[in-house]
Amino acid sequence: MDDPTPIVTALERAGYRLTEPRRSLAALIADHDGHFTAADLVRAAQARRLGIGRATVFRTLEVLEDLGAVERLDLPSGEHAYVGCEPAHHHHVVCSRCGRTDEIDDAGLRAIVGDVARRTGYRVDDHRLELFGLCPPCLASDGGERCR
Amino acid sequence: MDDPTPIVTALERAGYRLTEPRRSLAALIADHDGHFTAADLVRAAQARRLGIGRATVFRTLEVLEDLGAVERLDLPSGEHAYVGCEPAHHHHVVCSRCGRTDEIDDAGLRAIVGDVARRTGYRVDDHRLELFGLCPPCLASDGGERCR
DNA sequence: GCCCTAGTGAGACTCAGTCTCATCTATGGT
DNA sequence: ACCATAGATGAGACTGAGTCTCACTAGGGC
Repeated sequence: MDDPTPIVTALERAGYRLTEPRRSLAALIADHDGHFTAADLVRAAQARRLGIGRATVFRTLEVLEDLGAVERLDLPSGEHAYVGCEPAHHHHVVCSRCGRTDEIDDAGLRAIVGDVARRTGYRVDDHRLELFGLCPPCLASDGGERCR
Repeated sequence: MDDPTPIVTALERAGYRLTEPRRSLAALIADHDGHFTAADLVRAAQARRLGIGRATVFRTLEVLEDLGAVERLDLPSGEHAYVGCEPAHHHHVVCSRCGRTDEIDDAGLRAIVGDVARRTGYRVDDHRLELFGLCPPCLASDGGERCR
């Protein structure tokens, strides 16, 4: 937990100050394997007595999202969650049981976007694709039953 | 505004009561061509002195979403918006200037989903695709400049 | 028309996210 | 090493979305 996380590196490279709260949050995020909400981070920070304010958590998440070091997911429940990730453009598969997420590449989506643009006349500037389901471990422990 | 909207029909078919507030909301929704938020509906209802409570707006939207008569979008801004739409499974292109939305079909997405499932081992149960850009009219009035 | 129950409005409540402002601190210049 | 300063922070007030409760109302089957 002392080696610089990719998040710290990204902040540094973009010219942001490497403050104590940011380092701590980077470490907390690195600890999460699945997605997490802003409230999760606030709680985790409180639990470890890091003395980080709510405002700082939100501000830091905003910065990290701009840098592409973190991506916001809109869960089907309506909640906003985040995942730490690579800055390259991509999408996520989200396990609706354990919250684990995996990155997937554009996988032919570019072609679909182009096709839609041609048929509707829109100029498509941005898109979002999110897949929800069960990850392999949850599938296994589940005996393959339908979840929920 | 007196002919039964598809929304009223959907409510009726599903065995919900056709109350005055629901009829009014159906009419308000039918009046919207683009997306709208719950707050928009509340404001519109107040403006027309319909006497519909906030709770009723949220409850009705929830019912309509269950019926598939309305779909929730997660705008890039983080806002939750709704669009009236056909119950069949589909996705939307959203104009980020005027809010107009058009429906698009699965357009090869099914193949992508299958592919991702095969490569990641997830069982994918659900997915969401949203495209954002400029609709043809906004594009035209814009001279093709980059928006935002 | 009556009755039962689904539906409703008012308003309290919760919780996410934003904003302000006084204070602190990371960093670049010396 | 020290300083100046702009960027960052924490506390807590504030806003606005969405939920919940509860007493009351009205839709629709009889």
